[in-house]
Amino acid sequence: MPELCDVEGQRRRLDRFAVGRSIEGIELPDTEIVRNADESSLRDALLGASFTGAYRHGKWLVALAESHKLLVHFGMTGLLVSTDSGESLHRHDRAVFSLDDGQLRYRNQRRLGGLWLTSADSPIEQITGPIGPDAQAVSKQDFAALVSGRRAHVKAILMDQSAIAGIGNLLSDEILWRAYVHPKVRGDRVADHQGLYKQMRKVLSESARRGQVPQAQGWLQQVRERSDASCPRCATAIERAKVAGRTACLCPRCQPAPN
DNA sequence: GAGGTTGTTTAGAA
DNA sequence: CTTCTAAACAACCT
Repeated sequence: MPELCDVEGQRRRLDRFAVGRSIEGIELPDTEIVRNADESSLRDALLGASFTGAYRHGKWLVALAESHKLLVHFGMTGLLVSTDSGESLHRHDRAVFSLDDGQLRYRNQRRLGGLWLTSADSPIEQITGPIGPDAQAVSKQDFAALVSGRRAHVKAILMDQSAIAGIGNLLSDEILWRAYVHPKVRGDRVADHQGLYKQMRKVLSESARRGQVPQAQGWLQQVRERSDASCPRCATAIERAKVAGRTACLCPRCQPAPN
């Protein structure tokens, strides 16, 4: 669930099903899922209040509720689900907010991520730690300066949440593949940051619109899972490489390795 | 059983 | 200071 595009889909769900509704009940089938408060202080803070808005910063979703806000991180397997009030609990439902109409549930199989309660006026960095500007809000100039000013692998830079927020393993692979840049190219050796920036914008806006990395024609994601994957553009066999601690997926012909 | 997974954090090394 | 690595977290899957 968890890159910029997925979180954007979750934001829209929260906006559609919870914003404008009052919180009438809170149940925590997994009390540990709220990382910085217990069940009773969560109730004290939120019961009777209404969700007034929601925004996304990188992979973080921020739900505003009058004097407080709830920071939501999805880890690898989190999502929000809207249900009718009577619906039975799913095995991985970790938090249930009963609204004046229906319920909003935070579901998360692996329990990476979680919920954080904070006051409306405190900066989210207090919870998130150092976080760069949202990837969809980075200017071309800032992007060029950021990439060219570092010697780390370009994929590592794209995934560095303290530099640019929102891009993870799949999106970075997709962006680099489209820009014809090998993930192990050093930031300061990226020849065409304009092109890289342009592909980043394109991948982010298209995937955010879909609420996920599209499993569609012309996307690397379409072939990613297959062990016999071949490049959707040139049919060369897809390679896998360890970069920044993750498995990168790339086309050795479109994305020639640096020296 | 082994090794893999769209996430972050920490410690330690180079 | 920057960068990289491994491990931990947790619950699955192949």
